[in-house]
Amino acid sequence: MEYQTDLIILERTELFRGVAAQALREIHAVSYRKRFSAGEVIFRQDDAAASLYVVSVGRLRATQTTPDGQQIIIRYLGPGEVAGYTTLSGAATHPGTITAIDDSHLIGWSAAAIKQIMGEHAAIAMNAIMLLGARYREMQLRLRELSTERVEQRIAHTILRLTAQAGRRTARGIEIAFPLSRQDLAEMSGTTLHTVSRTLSAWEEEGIVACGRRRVIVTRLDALTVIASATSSLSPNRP
Amino acid sequence: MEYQTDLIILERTELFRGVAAQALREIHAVSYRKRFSAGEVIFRQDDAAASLYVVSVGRLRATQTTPDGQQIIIRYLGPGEVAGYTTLSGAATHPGTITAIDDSHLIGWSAAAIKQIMGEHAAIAMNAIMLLGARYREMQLRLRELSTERVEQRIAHTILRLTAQAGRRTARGIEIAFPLSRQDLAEMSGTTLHTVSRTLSAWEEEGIVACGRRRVIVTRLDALTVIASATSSLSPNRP
DNA sequence: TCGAGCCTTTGCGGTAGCGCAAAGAACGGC
DNA sequence: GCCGTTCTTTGCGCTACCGCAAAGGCTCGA
Repeated sequence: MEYQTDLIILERTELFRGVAAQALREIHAVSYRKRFSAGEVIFRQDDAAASLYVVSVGRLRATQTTPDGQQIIIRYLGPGEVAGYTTLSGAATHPGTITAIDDSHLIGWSAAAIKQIMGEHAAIAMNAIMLLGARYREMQLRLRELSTERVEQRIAHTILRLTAQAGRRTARGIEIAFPLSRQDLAEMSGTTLHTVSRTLSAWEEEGIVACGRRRVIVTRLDALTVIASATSSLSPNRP
Repeated sequence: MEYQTDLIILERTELFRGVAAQALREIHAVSYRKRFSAGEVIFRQDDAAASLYVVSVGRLRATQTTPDGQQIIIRYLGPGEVAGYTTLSGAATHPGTITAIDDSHLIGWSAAAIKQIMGEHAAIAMNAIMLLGARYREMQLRLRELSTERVEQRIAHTILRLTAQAGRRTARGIEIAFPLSRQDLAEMSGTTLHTVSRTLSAWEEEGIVACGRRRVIVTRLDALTVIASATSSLSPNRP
């Protein structure tokens, strides 16, 4: 049962796209399975990079912490996504911490196994390049947002990205499919939980979102898009 | 002459590290050479990704521009560095603009050529993974800085990074080896040229830097390091 | 069912850093 | 050597956003 599920996940994972079924079974054969409960840590920042996982079930959060304890969220990882790219790219230690935020099942390989697999299958190395390229580009975008946009736009962009990545259609709108506190949103948008709370309250007033405790539902995606890409309305000297 | 120089550059480039001399000559054989004057554009944002360059001589700047014209600097590229990684990673268009800021000589390949080269040399694909991994990690770091640090620290970090990447020892200290305006520093640190100017003036007062028109020299690296990593002195309730 | 923890909301200053403006200063071309 | 252009400096007000504080609400476990 799990065997079947895992194979389907691997088939669809960006990293193994285009790999023949037989090869995929071999790759699966050298993997191991590991379960983590919500809250458990998969990798800790600065730990040696010794393994790589693909999420089968559940959800993970990648964070980075400053020496003085401030934290930012790098990304969330859902089924099919790769945790521990560092192990691919040869860095000695993990740049951040990865935590399970739901009970999660991961499919893992040792660094040596992954290295061998990539040596044998050029397509996988190519997929890794595409994967890292995409993440790099996403980071460029976020950096640009953080540099040039005001808080409200940044929060809007963050929520839009999350709905695209983990949105679930419901009767009331698109719901982000995992628990997401105001603090979490703040750590993704480069602001504080207070500001996020105020902003969401305002949006709820306007009927753009509906939200509860660690729960966000977007009811008017169009309105949020407008906010996200609003040419900063504060410059009065604009045509 | 140029042939020799180029081969030496290719040998040392992160992308071709560990490739046999003979193979490198073949790779060089299918490359072309292109010169750009200071100010010329190599790739324009959203253009199709059709080629990849390694810098032989000169310096490039990678920027990204928002729809409303605001710009940020993603990175500077010196000799041996790779411009146009998008062509490696299969995205259709360039995420940003690359401009020559000095007269520059580039060694280039078409997308097809690079694809073939990577297919034939697994080591190069592996190098590409490491290269993208490193850039991804650098972006994570910058994102964290931008999210958690105040302007002064961010400017300090930016300058430290630039001295590491393109610092030149001089009698007065470490000089950043290319013209760098206040505006440029602002676009790398997520602030305005005014704030950069004020900050540099203050540092000059304290003898930490010496700077002129589009020129920055760090005279007291240690002091700058302290500023960069100062635990935000504004929280009064810290042990 | 109750209580202890989280999470969230909201009010109220305070301030870091922005935006504007205007005056230098350093090039570089002619 | 002169002049236009580009870059830099500095003053001054303003405001978006933070930081603190305190008061609700949800949950979940006992």
